[in-house]
Amino acid sequence: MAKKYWLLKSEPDCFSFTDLMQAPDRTTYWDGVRNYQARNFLRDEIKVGDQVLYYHSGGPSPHIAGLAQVVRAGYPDHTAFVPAADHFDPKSSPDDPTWYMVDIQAQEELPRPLPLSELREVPALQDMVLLQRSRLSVQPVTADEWRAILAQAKRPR
DNA sequence: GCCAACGTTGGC
DNA sequence: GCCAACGTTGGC
Repeated sequence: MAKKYWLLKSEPDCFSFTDLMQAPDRTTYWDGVRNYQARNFLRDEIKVGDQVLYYHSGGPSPHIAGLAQVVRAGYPDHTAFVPAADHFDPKSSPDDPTWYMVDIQAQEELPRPLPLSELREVPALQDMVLLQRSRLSVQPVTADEWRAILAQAKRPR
């Protein structure tokens, strides 16, 4: 299976790319996804070695902050089993988990953060899921889009 | 803070 | 199974 590309959204106040860089082994589990389409990607399609764009949503200038890779493929999101947890879901149980997560490891910051407003100006990205007003927190990215984003980040502005 | 987009819930 | 109401996301 060829390596695939994904975009993961996080609110930087919640868990930023810097937080990930400073985490033990620069790795965290990506918990809390409670959307079925995103769950399906996490459970079925995201594999070890896949590449990840780390996107900061919210704030005055939402942007892609850095690059990460998948270091563990989909497994049950245990935070759904904990009544006191933010994303507790009584429908999900260890015997029949509803929600899944993956582990990601930070690789590097982009040479500069790429704001959403700039991504909208790149012709190669016009069909990117992120730019279609998508609320999905886990989105597929094509190889062409990945290349265009890295190229854009290397270009000074 | 507003509001559009969109997913989920629940009555019928 | 339809669809209105409601809640959430997230850009602006």
